[in-house]
Amino acid sequence: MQEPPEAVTDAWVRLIRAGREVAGKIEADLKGAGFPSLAWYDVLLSLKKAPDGRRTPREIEHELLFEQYNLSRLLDRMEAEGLVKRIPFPGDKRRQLIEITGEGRALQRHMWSVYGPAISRYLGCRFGEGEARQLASLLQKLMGPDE
Amino acid sequence: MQEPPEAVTDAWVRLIRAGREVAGKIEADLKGAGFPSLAWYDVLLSLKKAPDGRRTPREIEHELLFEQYNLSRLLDRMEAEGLVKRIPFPGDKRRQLIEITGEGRALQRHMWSVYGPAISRYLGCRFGEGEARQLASLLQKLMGPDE
DNA sequence: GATATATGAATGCACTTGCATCGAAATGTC
DNA sequence: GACATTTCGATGCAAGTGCATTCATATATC
Repeated sequence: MQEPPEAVTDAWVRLIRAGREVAGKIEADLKGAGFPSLAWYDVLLSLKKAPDGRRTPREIEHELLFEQYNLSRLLDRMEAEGLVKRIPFPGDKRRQLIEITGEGRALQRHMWSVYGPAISRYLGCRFGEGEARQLASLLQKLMGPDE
Repeated sequence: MQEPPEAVTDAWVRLIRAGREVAGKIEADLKGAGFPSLAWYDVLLSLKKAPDGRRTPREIEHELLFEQYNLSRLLDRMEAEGLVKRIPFPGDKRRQLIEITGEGRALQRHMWSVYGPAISRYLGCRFGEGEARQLASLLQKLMGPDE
């Protein structure tokens, strides 16, 4: 493995910077509206999309690329707010299921009313659907296991 | 501001996920080689590129999108390791200049010997220069002030 | 030129994250 | 079926981050 071409390094630097910049703006909008961070939203949405609103912590970790211990503690906080519930996993006492509550679903909806428009403002306004699809498909190539 | 088109939301989600995934792999390579995180590298490179290897904290903050207090403390740590030096800013006693040391330059070079190949492995292998340029130019549209 | 305002950097405190490890339960091996 | 190994989730502790505020100096206003 050798020197990457300049164009590749450049794309990488911009990927990180653009992500940080846009995420910063969106997080600021959410916080400004009195909402928790994107991480909370991501967990709520992940659960909401699941059958019965339930998922195992592992599934959430892998989908959202969280560390096990971070998710464990994030779920502590969310459970304390009544947004999710930990329930036993049938047939395996080590595991558990996380279930979204009514409050959790409501918070997800309310957050989307700020988050959706923020996406429009910071991304939607800046390129058309064709460009969006193109970007998504280029980014897709970066994901998944190596080789 | 209304509902963003699905293609836009999709691009946004992938932007964050791909960035996190690739950054995670690269950080793991650096750590595995006994090096500090990308944030340290970014500061070192930023200084190295500057005339005389000097930059004000503000300049670094804006370039790298760091919070003022985070950079202040990161510089504490880097200074403690002998990688940078804080020197007085001529004509303004509030301000300061951060100067990279010989050790700092050496560390940047050594880190690049791991970082560069990691970029090749996780990005370079996955698309050609044309695609890289295309990605960079799409991402460019997301950066900078709104409107 | 005295007073108010603004700017650059640091810091106390609470919260979050990373790391290593733990304990409990499941699985694999003999 | 006893014992080692693996998997799941939690946690103590150290390190990093966010927030609000601080201190010091510079600039603007009158």
